[in-house]
Amino acid sequence: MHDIRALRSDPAAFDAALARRGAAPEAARVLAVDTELRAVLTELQEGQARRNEASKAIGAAKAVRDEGAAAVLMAEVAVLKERMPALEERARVGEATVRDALLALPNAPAADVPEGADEHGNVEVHRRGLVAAFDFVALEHDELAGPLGYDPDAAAAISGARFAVLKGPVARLHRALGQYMLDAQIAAGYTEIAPPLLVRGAAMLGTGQLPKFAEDSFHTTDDRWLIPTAEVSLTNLVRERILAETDLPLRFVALTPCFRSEAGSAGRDTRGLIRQHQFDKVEMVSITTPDASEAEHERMTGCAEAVLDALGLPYRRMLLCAGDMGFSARKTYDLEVWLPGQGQYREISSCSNCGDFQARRMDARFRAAGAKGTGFVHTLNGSGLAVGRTLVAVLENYQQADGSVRVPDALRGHMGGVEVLRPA
RNA sequence: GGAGAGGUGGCAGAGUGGUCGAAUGCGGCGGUCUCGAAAACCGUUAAACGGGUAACCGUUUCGAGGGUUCGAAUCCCUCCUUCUCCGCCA
Repeated sequence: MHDIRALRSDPAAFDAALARRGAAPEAARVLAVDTELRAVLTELQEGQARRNEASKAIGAAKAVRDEGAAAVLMAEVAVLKERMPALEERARVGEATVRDALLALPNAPAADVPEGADEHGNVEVHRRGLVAAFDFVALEHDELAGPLGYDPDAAAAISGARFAVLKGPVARLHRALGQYMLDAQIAAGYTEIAPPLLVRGAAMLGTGQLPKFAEDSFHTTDDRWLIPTAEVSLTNLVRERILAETDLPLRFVALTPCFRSEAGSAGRDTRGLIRQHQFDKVEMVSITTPDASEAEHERMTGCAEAVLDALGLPYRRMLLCAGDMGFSARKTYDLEVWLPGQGQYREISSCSNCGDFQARRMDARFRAAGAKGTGFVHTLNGSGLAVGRTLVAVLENYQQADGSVRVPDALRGHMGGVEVLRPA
């Protein structure tokens, strides 16, 4: 959520910042409501001040048994109070209108975010790792995984499209990846959290999934939401809190299932494990002071890259352009892993600095030692990594001519000594 | 699911209709003392919003939302939530 004061002080700059990501101008409309609201508030508060003053005088008059003076004052307050409900209602509606408008606006892109309307505007920052040359035709992961233990038909029978059943060695490799990556981020300084997977609407509002993107997530019959990412649970750990500056940064990591309705992506990535309604992900979240968030963003992205390095998976880092970023982000790096079967780079991690955008929605603040007042924290989140897509990458990059798949060295400790997955 | 008790400032914890934004303690900050520190002592210390160049003034906030009242932390209703006991349960 934006600071209304930024909009007031320079509406043109406000609209210009949002225009960078394709959002329509809103400043004039919000400003009109805000201006009227403030006039109403002033009038309402003047009435409340007089009422409070008179009420104290009534108490004083009654204390000295001056019923006549009390009656006069009570009559005055009675008149005053007739006007109050209408003003209160106008203030309530005005405040809700401004708030709803601000909640629906995406974050403003950081200054160093490139211009662009969609993924074609993204800028490659660097590439890492060696793209292996295959002396046979590399298969896509779903073809490879079938004989190893991947059963989309069983999943479809149980749950429908976009679900997977993993079996035997593939299930174990999947579990090993999750454990390995979680352990890696714990070693990198993140505190492991086992969070709720069902959350309130308020939590989804805090991180920005609501109110605009309700159709992207699953909603339960008792009015909770299945988390589309552990970012929701982890970031909301600091909601409505005032942290000491000395407690920052906070670094959290969790390995959780994530649930996405994938409304609007019908027909895309229908085969295989790339796009599922349910998938596991290792998620990192950092809570920092405003001064520290940029460096933390680089650090976090580095933590995600370290996993790809350790697994020996080639990848590139992309700086997303203004038009391709998520709603809450002010700057995002995507990591894209090379998939030899598909012959292209695919997103496997996304690391975003949200600035104070989510903190304002959650009311997450910090207090600097000795300083007066509070400030909003900065929040960052990043995948380190998406487990299902990492499994895809390992399968495709470590495949051999006979359809077997080598286990990356880094995973040996989590695979009980298994070095190669062989077709049944 | 049944019964009961709670939710107050950064934290702990008083406060059952008026002068209560709220005692007290802890913590924080400033000072005295000290070569320095500790201890002790003194002072100070909530947030958000509106108005104002500012000093400052005002409003709101005691889990949330309604209500009663001239006036609500305090009384009433609904909801959320925590704890205790019972029941059920992986």
